[in-house]
Amino acid sequence: MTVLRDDGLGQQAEAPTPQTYPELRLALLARYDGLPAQLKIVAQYLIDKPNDAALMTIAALSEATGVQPSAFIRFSKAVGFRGFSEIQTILRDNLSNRQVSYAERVTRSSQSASLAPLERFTQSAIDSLSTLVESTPPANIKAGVKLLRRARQIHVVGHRRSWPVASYFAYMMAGFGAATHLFSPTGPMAEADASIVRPGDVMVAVSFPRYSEETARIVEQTTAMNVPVIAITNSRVAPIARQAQIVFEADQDEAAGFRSLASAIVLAQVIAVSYGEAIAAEASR
Amino acid sequence: MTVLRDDGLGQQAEAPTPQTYPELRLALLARYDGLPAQLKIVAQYLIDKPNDAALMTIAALSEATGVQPSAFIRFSKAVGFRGFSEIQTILRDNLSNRQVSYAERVTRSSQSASLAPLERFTQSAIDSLSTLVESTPPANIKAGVKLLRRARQIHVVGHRRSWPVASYFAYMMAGFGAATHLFSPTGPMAEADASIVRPGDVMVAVSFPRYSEETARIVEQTTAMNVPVIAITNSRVAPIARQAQIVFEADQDEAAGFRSLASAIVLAQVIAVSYGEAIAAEASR
DNA sequence: TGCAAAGCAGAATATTTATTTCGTTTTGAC
DNA sequence: GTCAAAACGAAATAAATATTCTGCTTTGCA
Repeated sequence: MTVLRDDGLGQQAEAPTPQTYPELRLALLARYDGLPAQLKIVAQYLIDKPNDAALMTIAALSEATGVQPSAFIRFSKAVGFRGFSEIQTILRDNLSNRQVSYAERVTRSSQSASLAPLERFTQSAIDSLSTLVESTPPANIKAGVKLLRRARQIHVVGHRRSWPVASYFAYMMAGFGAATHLFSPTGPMAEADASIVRPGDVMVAVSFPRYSEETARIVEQTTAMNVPVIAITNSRVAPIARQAQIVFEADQDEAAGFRSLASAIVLAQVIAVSYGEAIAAEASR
Repeated sequence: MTVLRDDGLGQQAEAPTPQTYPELRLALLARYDGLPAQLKIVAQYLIDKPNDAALMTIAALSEATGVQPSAFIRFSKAVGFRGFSEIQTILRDNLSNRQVSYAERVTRSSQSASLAPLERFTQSAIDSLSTLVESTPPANIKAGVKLLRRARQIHVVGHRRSWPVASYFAYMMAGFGAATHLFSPTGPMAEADASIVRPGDVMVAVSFPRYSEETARIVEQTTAMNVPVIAITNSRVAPIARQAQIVFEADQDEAAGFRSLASAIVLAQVIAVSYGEAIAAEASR
């Protein structure tokens, strides 16, 4: 019952305590910068995942955020409420009349002729991710990791649309401490780099339609040196797949002429992380 | 601990206790006719207004239906649960679009570190793609496209993990004929490039944790020049989001410490293609 | 109509969950 | 560096909510 001077005064100058979720969100964004560290974390969680927070207990939120329960109460009072329950009431009200679910949205808009790009590409990406799991045998990943671990140096190449995948893979591998070399994305320069490839290395080639000729040429050059190739592509019969020791398929079903890179990105991540785990497992032994 | 004979036997013959809302709904419909009066009312309420029931306390439900609290417990046991809380858990999971409850999820993922990376990351990516659709209002995309079309030149920046997204976006935009400039991914060089930004341009900034300071600095410099910023990030309170005119959220729930870029890639694609379609629509007019 | 079994309402209890308190640590100003 | 104010974490307490228990009422069957 003792009045918290600071909060009281601070609140006096502030806008009135929010009553709806949009108001709350704005209030949190406005006050975010002035909040102490722990309360910032709370605010961020409420802003980023209001629907999750609406359904969780303070204890669960505490575990999810690593912030103590008492901090949630401190936060609530700092923002002008009597306790966290009042905030949660607002979150729940918002949740009960929130926008339609993803599934509804897709089915609904698929009826109307012009399916929005967002729904189209998301659905397409989800489909191709499902396919990815089915079409990728664990043995393939194991074999790839084995090859990568033996490599003196790991070269990564990919052009145009494949470049994001290649650069992401190289970034992750480098993060795991692998000796990684990423070929430049600009075509004409690429071939010069091929001279740094040596026996004992491994080449990871990423290539999706329309297949880059540069990539194909680099793969040809390196296979001629008996450097094994790991291909990340969309088909067993893709140009680079023919010469590759290991082929990973990330088939994208095409949505309105544009294929999604989602499954290729996830595949690259899976391979890299599997490599990382293998390294870690060895180190701890 | 005394066994309730009737319920026990009845349940024995029944299908296993439902775990998801669709299962629960079917089970309730199947058993509805055989239920006593008060329990029928409970069942009807759960079938008609599952989302309301998910958020209410038993006391509130009691008032709303005119059924005593104890009847809700009897009901729950009659249908095979240990208490009403278990039913509410299912309702809440359904409301938040998740297959499993938050608690289960945490415990499960800590148990099954053995689940293969492929499944882990694919599932995580699919989850975040679903979230993407829900959290991205069409108006946001429209506003972004409008801004992009007005731009004299479109600058794209992104470092580290965000680089693949940035480069992919720039690649697609260039493909649509937009005047695109992609900032170099190497940090130190980046600031020099900022001098080519002019009023009338638009900055597209991609930034995910750990947030790059370079990106934040470039965004600060350009906002100081009144150049509007479109942010692709994981949170409204991310560093670059604060100064951005338009914020696109592509939050990835973390799988084993590694976040997937899948939703960010798809988001970048959606924005670019929406831009491309707008351009095409204008040209054909 | 009488009787046993099931259903029910209301109060008592157990459990969970939110909030407060308080000693310690950190931060920021001088 | 020193001090005061603020922030924090952990445990104690208070409040809420779910569940159980009891005796009463209804139902269904002979």
